[in-house]
Amino acid sequence: MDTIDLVLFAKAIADETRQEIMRLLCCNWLNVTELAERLEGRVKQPTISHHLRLLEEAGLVHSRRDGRQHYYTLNQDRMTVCCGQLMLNFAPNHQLSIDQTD
Amino acid sequence: MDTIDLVLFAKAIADETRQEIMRLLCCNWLNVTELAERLEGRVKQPTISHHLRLLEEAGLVHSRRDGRQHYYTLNQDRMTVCCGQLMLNFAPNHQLSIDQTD
DNA sequence: CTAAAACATTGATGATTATCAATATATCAA
DNA sequence: TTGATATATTGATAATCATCAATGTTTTAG
Repeated sequence: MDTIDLVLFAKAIADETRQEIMRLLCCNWLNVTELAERLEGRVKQPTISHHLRLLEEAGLVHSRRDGRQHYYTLNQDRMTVCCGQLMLNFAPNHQLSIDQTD
Repeated sequence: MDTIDLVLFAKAIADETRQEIMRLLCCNWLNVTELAERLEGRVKQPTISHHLRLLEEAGLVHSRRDGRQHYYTLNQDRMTVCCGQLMLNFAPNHQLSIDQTD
């Protein structure tokens, strides 16, 4: 049971652009160029790389290299664990359970 | 179904001091002076008021006035709803359920 | 009404952070 | 090897934010 830094987690998701990136990476593997396309030029490549690094440091993305492109996807397990920990800390009067049916 | 601003939520909890305040207010009603005592002078009163305001704007605390003291407590329902929304957005492959047994 | 207590608000300051242009690095194609 | 492509890193800048001293506001006690 490695203990989770909930401040690090919260800071990682506390940005509009990062949440947009997280939505794009949810259930999808995308590389940086593809992310830039979906963000329609509103966010430049270095900024995207920067956000990906923060997300990675918080353990919120998996990454994989294929040739010269780096693919990223959201780490849903990590999200689940962090949300669960948030609940344990700040909503202990609620019983939270995660049904793993697949 | 009022839609939830998950960036606002994340920003509200993305600070060490605020999470400490949230822990103190979890299952407890405390006023500002009592909070200052438990924080052992590491955080001054105006700073505490500032954090309480941010938490209030995110709907994360209930407040009540008793004479000249203002009491606050963590809004666990709001925490639960926000965590649930986080899961729906960013961990849709997990089934999350909240058992209300009381 | 006055003084004190509890809290909020204001204004200033330093720290953190988001963003991008420029540049570096790594990989592939020819 | 050379040029091109994909991404990371660096350095600078502007914006956001945490903090506190000073002050304002509200309420209670006398």
